Amino acid sequence: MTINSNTADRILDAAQELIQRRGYNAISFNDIAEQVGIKKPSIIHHFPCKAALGRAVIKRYREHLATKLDGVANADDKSAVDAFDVYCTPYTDLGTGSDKICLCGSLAGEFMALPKDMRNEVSIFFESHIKWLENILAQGKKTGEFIFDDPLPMMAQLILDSLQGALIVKRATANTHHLHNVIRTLKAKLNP
Amino acid sequence: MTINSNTADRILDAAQELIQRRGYNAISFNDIAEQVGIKKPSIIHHFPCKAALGRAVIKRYREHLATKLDGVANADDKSAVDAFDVYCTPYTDLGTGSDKICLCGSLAGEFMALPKDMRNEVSIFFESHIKWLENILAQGKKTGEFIFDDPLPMMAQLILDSLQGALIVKRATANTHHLHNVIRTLKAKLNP
DNA sequence: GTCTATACAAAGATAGAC
DNA sequence: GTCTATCTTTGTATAGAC
Repeated sequence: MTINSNTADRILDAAQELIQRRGYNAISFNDIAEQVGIKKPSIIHHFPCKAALGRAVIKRYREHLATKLDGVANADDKSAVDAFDVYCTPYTDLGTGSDKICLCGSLAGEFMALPKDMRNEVSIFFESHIKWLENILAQGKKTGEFIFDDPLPMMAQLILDSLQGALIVKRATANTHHLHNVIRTLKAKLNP
Repeated sequence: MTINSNTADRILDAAQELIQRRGYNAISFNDIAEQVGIKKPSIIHHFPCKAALGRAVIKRYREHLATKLDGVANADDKSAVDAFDVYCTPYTDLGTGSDKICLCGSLAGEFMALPKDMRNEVSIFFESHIKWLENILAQGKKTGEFIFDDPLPMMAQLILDSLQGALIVKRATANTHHLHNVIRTLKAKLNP
């Protein structure tokens, strides 16, 4: 994780980490300010209100991840299995020795208590992941790396749901190998 | 859903529904009181504090479901497939035309922002579900209803994670058939 | 068992000095 | 760009009348 010197970015960093750990509705400007080392009205100078900060956090998270995923999906020297491994990396990282979950998994858990424009950002996140997964699964099926009978959208959905669910359930059950296990099981389904 | 006349139960009903819809940290005594049709100090007469109410909600939810699941698991006239179908019913119900998710899925999403004794109740919920699923999978494998190579704990974990994840992701993506699709895909893994 | 009234802390947000 | 001070609302919780 890069440490940003710019204040706006440090606010985004702190807000993101706090949401992943505790959730949007459980954190306050004070929590964020404390972590950044500033006072809470300073946040308002960079982001007009809490919802705008929340929206910016999701947008940055989504776009950062999209760049990485699109890179590996379009790389000629990367196989579908490589791409799938890259996709799983953030889940493994979060699920191993961290009490954080996916930012959008956290926000989706309190979806109905979110401002409307934050909900939109979260929805875009999941929809783009589904599309990316369907594309990779199609690639892998064509190259023979993946062998399965289920329709692509079903398989993509199962992967996304189980990885998101794994992060959430894992934190409440304290199994160190939870994410590794789920990913191994998913891979067995992709190539029995 | 039974409508309770007893005030304490009506408070529990309202709290449960609000947590499933919006999350624990996004709701207040006022929200609950309004839904029940009383004033907020009346809640304190039945539950000493918010955490105690939260704990009671989880305990009731967990025990109610456990009774149902243990019943079908031990019934001689029910197959493993029957039991699995019963297990899936609440997920299908929540995922179809409702903006609610599993109570404990909601709470697990904000796990780190929960009082300690509420966390305990949530953990017990998931651990007992894993055990129940492992038992049913073992039964079904013995009768030949289920055919799969993965170790029982891995399969049980995948089922729990993907169902919980499906509820959460579904609400942010508005796919009416999301839960049906995931369950169908899981069943295909249990009997290819 | 439910209410009104109230205490007290913390929330999001604004005004204005530096 | 950051601060202190303040406003307003809302949160959990208590006291005490009915």
